[in-house]
Amino acid sequence: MSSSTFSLSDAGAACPGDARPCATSAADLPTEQSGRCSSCAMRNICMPAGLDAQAYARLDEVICTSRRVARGDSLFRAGTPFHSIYAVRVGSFKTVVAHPDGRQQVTRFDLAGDALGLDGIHDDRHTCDAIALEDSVVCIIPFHRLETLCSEVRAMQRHLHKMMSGEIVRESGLMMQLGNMRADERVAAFLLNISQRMKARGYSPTEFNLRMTRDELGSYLGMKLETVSRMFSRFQREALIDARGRLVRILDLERLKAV
Amino acid sequence: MSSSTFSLSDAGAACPGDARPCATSAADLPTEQSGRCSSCAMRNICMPAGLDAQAYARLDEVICTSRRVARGDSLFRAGTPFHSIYAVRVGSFKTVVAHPDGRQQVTRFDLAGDALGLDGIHDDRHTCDAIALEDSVVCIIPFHRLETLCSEVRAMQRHLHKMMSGEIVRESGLMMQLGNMRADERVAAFLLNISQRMKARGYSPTEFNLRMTRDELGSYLGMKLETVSRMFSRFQREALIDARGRLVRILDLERLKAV
DNA sequence: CGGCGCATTGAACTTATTCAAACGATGTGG
DNA sequence: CCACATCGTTTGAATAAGTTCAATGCGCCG
Repeated sequence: MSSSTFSLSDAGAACPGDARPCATSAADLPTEQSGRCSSCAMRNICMPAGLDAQAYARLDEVICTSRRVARGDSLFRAGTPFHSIYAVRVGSFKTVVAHPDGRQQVTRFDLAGDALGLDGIHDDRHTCDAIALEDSVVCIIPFHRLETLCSEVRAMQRHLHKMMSGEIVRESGLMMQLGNMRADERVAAFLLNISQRMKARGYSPTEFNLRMTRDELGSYLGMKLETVSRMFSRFQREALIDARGRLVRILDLERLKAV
Repeated sequence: MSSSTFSLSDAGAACPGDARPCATSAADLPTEQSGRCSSCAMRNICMPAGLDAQAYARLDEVICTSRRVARGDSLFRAGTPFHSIYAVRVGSFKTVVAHPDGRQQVTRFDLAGDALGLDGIHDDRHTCDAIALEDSVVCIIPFHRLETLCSEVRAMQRHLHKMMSGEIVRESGLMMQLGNMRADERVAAFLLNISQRMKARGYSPTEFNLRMTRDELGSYLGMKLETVSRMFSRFQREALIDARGRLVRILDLERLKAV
């Protein structure tokens, strides 16, 4: 259930070399110059430890643009051609897969530092929608250029593979939740997962603001929004959490782990 | 829900060059020389189209051993060090992830031509058990050597990435099933998936022998074995299938698709 | 033949869903 | 500034879906 990811740069930093080679697809516009991965606040979340200066320089050449996505807008949609993967720099996203009959399921919630779009590699088109849960900024990583970089820098190749494998592991953990756990266990596991990810990002692991609705959360956890709400209410009654709407404070981490 | 995979060779073909560099982990013993990917019956399942002769030659250097796994034995276990990925040449496997509390869930069923072990890349140890459902043979693909090959042959790099991405897509499809579908829909989707995979392998898409128990199938589909059994009985009653134990004949593909 | 593992079926029970109503926050227009 | 509409959330009661428990059946191997 770890959340390995990619790249990116400090949101404020300006891009020093405007003449750097920087092709990106029209669909990714509007774009802007991004800062450097080497100085990015999310570096420790996205990148492997021990990348040397030269590797960072190469990486900065590949990831040269970023894009703003307003709350509710999509970063990409299922069926559209795949060109790039994305790293969340600011904000958060949900990804949604749709069934032909109209049903749909949230399969991910991504925070700053997480990578999106790996599903698109398989047959050169995205298989899901990525929707911003709040006004967000992503780094754009043209995939064919990343592949070139990976064939030249072994540490980057390693990292990409670990990232994709990590996604496979993450999803099989989710399948375990959906297939085996009761509603209360799933909600508890979700809260613990968010807690851990917030902690990894330097935020409080016991107090955070969920960006998704109960409906979106229910979709992710394979239950109805009413059930999610009841579980929150129950945890509140049992003094495991203090939830006021989307603001959650974890009161008893240990008992929450004990399901 | 496609099932992309890797490599391998005809089970019968002998390895011509015994002096070829062929390091493999002790855990992978007992091994034997494998044949060539270039002449493998599963080639079209595992490999990208249009790989040239030189690429196949390189691949044959990487995949030089195979291993027999008796029914019920494990190919690898959760927690053991990761060195290689595997391609099923003969037989079939289930993979099982275990929860600390003892519960476990089947997350995959692999047929000949499918690749196993990609989960282990993430942190250099396997995260699940792979158990043979019948006496089987796998090709062993030392991962660090595959990575080297991928950095040199662009088509192989492409293929590895597509394979991993395909696994991510496959799993999100599963999540959709587990999160959104009713028991009857899941069983129907499973039968259709097997049907399609049998067809891709040149077998009858309407008549096949399931290698797993109702319990294993229930675990995979997030329901109890009794529920699986009831769904089979119901489909039988409605003349969608003709099932005698594990032998399944699909009578009405269209109505089965209609859930 | 007897025993074992797996599968099927029924009936009672548990869990989550559905439907419905009401509440609270937020934002808009009068 | 208040009234009102909207959107998301909470809660209750009835219903449906799947589970649990238990009994029986079937096929295979020793």
